[in-house]
Amino acid sequence: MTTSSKINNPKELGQYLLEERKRLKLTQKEISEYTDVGRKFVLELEKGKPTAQIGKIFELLNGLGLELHLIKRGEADSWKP
Amino acid sequence: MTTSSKINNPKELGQYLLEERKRLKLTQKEISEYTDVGRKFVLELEKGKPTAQIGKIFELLNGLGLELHLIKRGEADSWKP
DNA sequence: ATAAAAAGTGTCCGATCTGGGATTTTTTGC
DNA sequence: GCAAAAAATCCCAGATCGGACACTTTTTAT
Repeated sequence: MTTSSKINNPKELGQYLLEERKRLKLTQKEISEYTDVGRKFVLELEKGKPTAQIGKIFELLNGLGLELHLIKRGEADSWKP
Repeated sequence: MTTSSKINNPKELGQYLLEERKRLKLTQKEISEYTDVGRKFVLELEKGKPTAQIGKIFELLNGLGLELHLIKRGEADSWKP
């Protein structure tokens, strides 16, 4: 199964990442050890930190098995390969 | 026609944003005036700056009419301890 | 072809903030 | 009750971002 979620702001990003981590039954510590980020970063990102750096976010997305897609407004169904 | 772009890292993000800005025939200055970011930020982001902050990136995406989607494929827990 | 305008790039300054590590406190779960 | 997880604090070297200015390249117009 493949799911897509539209993320509008840092707050929603954090909430989604938290939910996804829970689904995978991982702790912040496990995530931060597998990916190259600190536990504090995971903590703050999940809380919606707007100043988190994009490079670190990509590392975390990879660790969680998530892909980032950009879709032009009005073409929200276009991510399908 | 629908358009989807998978973005894997800051470099690809910058390249895509540059291309989209060109499609819209906007200048860096115009973008930075409509959104709440500086011209230098636009410049550096388009060059692939990995330390750009996510909150500002969301502002830019809105300005360009782009949506950010997170897509999950499978159950990416193969590495789970 | 030439000149002018626009776009892009780079650098300086400064207030503010990052993110990792370590430690401590609070919450959660069994 | 107890241990693990999560959250909250410090410290601090280093980086961000915006604004301003100077310079170069590209585009546009005559």
